[in-house]
Amino acid sequence: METITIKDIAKALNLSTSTVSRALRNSYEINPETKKLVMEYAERMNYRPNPIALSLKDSKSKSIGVIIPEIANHFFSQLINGIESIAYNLGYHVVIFQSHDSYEREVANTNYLVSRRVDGLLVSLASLTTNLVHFQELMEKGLPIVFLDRVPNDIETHKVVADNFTGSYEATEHLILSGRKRIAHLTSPIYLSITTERLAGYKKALEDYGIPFDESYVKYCLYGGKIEAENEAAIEEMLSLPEPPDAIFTASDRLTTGCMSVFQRKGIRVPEEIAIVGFTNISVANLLNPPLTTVMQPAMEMGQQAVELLIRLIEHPQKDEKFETRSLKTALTIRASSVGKSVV
Amino acid sequence: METITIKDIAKALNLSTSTVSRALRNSYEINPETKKLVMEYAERMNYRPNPIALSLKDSKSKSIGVIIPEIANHFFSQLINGIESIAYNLGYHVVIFQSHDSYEREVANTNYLVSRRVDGLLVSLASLTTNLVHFQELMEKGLPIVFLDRVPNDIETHKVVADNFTGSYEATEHLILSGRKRIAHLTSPIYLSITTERLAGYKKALEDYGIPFDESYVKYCLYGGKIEAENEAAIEEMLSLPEPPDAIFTASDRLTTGCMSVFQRKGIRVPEEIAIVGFTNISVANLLNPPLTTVMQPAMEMGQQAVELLIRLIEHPQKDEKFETRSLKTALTIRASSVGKSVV
DNA sequence: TTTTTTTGTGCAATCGTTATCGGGAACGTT
DNA sequence: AACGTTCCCGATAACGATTGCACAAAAAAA
Repeated sequence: METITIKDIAKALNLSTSTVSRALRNSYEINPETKKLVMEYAERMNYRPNPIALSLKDSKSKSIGVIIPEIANHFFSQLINGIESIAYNLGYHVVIFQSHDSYEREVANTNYLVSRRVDGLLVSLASLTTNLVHFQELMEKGLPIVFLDRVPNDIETHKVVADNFTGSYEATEHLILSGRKRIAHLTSPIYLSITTERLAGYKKALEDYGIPFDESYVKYCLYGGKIEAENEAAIEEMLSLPEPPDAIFTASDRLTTGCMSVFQRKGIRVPEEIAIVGFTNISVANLLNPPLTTVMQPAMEMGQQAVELLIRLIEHPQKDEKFETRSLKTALTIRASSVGKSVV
Repeated sequence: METITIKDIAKALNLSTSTVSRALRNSYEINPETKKLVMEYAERMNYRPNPIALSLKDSKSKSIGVIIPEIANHFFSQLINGIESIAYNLGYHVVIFQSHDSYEREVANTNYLVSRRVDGLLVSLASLTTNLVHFQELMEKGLPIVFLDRVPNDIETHKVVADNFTGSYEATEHLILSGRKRIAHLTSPIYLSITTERLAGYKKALEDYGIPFDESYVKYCLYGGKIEAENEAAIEEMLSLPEPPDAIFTASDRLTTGCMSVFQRKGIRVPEEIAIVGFTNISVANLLNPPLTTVMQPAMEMGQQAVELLIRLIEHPQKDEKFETRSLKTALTIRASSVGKSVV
């Protein structure tokens, strides 16, 4: 893997490396003829500056790190597409890491990305992360970080989230207006911002329509690893309560599909016996059996806005004193899984 | 972003940088006491070697580049998970880039990854790539490359693929044995290896069961961009042939869901009017309406094997003269979308 | 003609790390 | 006493690119 360097050009043209460097950057102090000579030679030899050498010199890399729980998930892969589309146009590269919802891997990825001199970080927290010092230390050292979707409460920086409260409220309200009385909520671990926000929207809707909140209808589920079976067991347990729910509002892709699997396996008819609304970005929601009512998050746009904020932070470090939290509207799409009255 | 360097340690401990460097690498020529001193100080100050400096020095990065068409796709995201799981254990980092099925972006990503000194490349070709010189040049310069899934014919290196021929044969055979006579095949662009292999399996099955091959039942579809609508139009066109197919065998996630969308929109009953089998890794195949018969590729395992081959190539450059092409078994899972005789 | 300015180029330091070379001290061997 | 080993450690040169400074030659001003 020999690549051509500035030194090779200098030698070939009988110039010094500094002259070559300046010629390539089109500096005013270089003779136009020399410039032309250098540029043409560089072009011909397909010279590309070594970004590693530049990173070492400047402690900059023109790249941003993204840490997300997992990529095999519609929401997050759309998020990445949004991030990449903008970053690419602004000349930044995107380096993606998965935390797999593990705190340790989140920390390891963070350290690695920092040592690789990324210019900034885009983070959606792992569901098991409660300790945030690894991010706080970096921010104190001046590394720009923008959080998105799963954001921490006690770190002051830009954040981009979906309007989880309203999304959740609308989903719950829709179930109520469809005649459901016992609405369960299957959600993510309690530490996450998305969990509390969605729970609040759910509670508020119940309250507004005079339905008492029942803790036994709420289940916080873990992510990652071999938890799927456990979650499905929890679902089945809830279904065998003395007064089983007649509707279920799930907070993620995985939980939604897990639920539907349970329903299918146990022959529970949807929406006749139970309605379901998912807070999910599954792309094939309309092809499911039955077509699934969803609260969709504007994932692509969230990614775009977050990366814009981050790059602003990177390129104008001092200017930004005010941090903003952008909350983007979700979209409730009503399909067959939640319509029609419960038969119970 | 000031980080502690070997120089800082040297200054603090009144040693030279070389001594510190050697002490940290536990060299035999350093006094155990000095070693201890250095190591403890480094530990206390949370010293981490700068990987950029190392990359610059060694032209190595302990990282491998992955270029795939897109990540918002079950097959490819599973592939990545397989790659990461192995790479992580072997001390390599994984840098992911999407070609979005564009030749230009594939080339751009390749160049960037190379300039970033990745130690090797894992590639699944963009569907519009016909010119392979950007890979050939790199291989001549000694950069290890392993292809997977969408592999080139005329490059000699390790390759990992699914057994597309057999997978396709079994899918077609299954449709034939279920009583289908006019089996259409919706597939990827003709340049791709997966396309020709699957087509061959499809043809062989038809031949073995005495069904004449009809070119008008085969449609090569483009990927990427705003092609979806165009593909769906092609599907509708095929459905309005004088003798429309009574079964359809689709070659990818996108084409499969596109088909099912058309069926749903036009109220075509599956499997009564038409059967469908997808060559796809959609995770919710069993939740679709109707549950979808699929040929699943062992995506995770393909990723694992490919990265193993690549790292072997990286770490033992001379030893490998024989290149192998591993072909992994697919799994046909029969569900409702393809059972029951056609009513026609 | 002499002095000053401008123009074009090279030198050397820098970023963090390691490999190469070499050297001093302490010890053992003739 | 003279020499060779062994043990520790330091100075230096890379890796590729940029940049402040120096400096020569040429051009302009005196």
